[in-house]
Amino acid sequence: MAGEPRWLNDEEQYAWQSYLHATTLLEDHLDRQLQRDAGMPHIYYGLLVQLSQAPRRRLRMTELAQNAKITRSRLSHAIARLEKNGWVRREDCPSDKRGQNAVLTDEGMKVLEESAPGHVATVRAALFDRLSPEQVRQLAEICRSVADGLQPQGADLPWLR
Amino acid sequence: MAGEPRWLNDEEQYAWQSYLHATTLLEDHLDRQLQRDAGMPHIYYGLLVQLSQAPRRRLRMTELAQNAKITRSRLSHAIARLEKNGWVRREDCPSDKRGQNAVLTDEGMKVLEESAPGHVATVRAALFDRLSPEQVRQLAEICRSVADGLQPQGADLPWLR
DNA sequence: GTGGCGTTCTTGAAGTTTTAACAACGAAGT
DNA sequence: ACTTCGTTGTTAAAACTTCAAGAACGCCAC
Repeated sequence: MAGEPRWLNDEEQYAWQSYLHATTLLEDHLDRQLQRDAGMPHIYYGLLVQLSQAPRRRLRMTELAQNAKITRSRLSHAIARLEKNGWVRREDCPSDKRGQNAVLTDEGMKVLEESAPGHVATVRAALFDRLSPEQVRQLAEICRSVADGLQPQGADLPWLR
Repeated sequence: MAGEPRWLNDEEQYAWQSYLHATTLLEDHLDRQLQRDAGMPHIYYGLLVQLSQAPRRRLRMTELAQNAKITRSRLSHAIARLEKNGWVRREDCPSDKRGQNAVLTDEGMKVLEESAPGHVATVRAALFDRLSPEQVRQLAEICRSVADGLQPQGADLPWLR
């Protein structure tokens, strides 16, 4: 990390500023929209989405955490909260006595179905409606490159950190 | 928000997934790097950067909050923490008795100078080194479009929310 | 100058995330 | 079976953010 630091040039600085600016605003925007319309922050909504797409609407805690890119600890707290809301319930894993499955309840599914259209509309209005199809492809490619460079390979936890 | 919901097509879904994936990983990555090397999360670091670039290394609370895109409440708490660390101090605003200036201390400046090279290197490694110059321009343009659509015009607070 | 209204900033409480530690189980060798 | 080590998920405490409320000041019409 030492040596002569290679600072960002003007173009890079501008891009970095714009990136921070846009991602912050978008995240806040989505959080507020979902908090208002679905009663939960964006990340919690994402957990319900993951569960809804999984076979039998259930996932092992670790797998769900991996998909959502959060720590197991954070997931534990999140599921506790969603359980209190009745959107999710826990279930012992038959094959591994250590394991827990998070299961999307019917009520959780209902909340998801009710809030999904509004959420998609918000994402569309904030992002896709403002970009050309070409830009959508560019964004995907850029994000894929970045994500590839940050993948799991840390020593401490297998997949994060 | 009603009517037939226009769902995301395959390309859009892929882009959205990639976006969430990449931004989450990058944010976590930067937070951890700065927490480790500078003893504060990314957003706090950004506050010090803002102050360091301001005339006389000081800014009104509201202005700083606007620049950093956070609420005044959040900033109040953040500055309280940075003040406890000795990186920042508060100062009454001469022209407006309601106002407060956040001032970057010498010690804060030192922390910034020490951690900046490592931070830039991290940003570079995670982002710019993985993108072509063309992609950097594309990213900036995309982010600018998105940010433009989310600007201040909410009713409640003038500039956020 | 006084009342009314908006702005500036702070505060306490509740909710969320991080960090470190831990209990319980699984896997594999001996 | 026993030991060792890795994995799974949770928890308590500290740190951070959000939310609602409020104190203090500026501005302006009257």
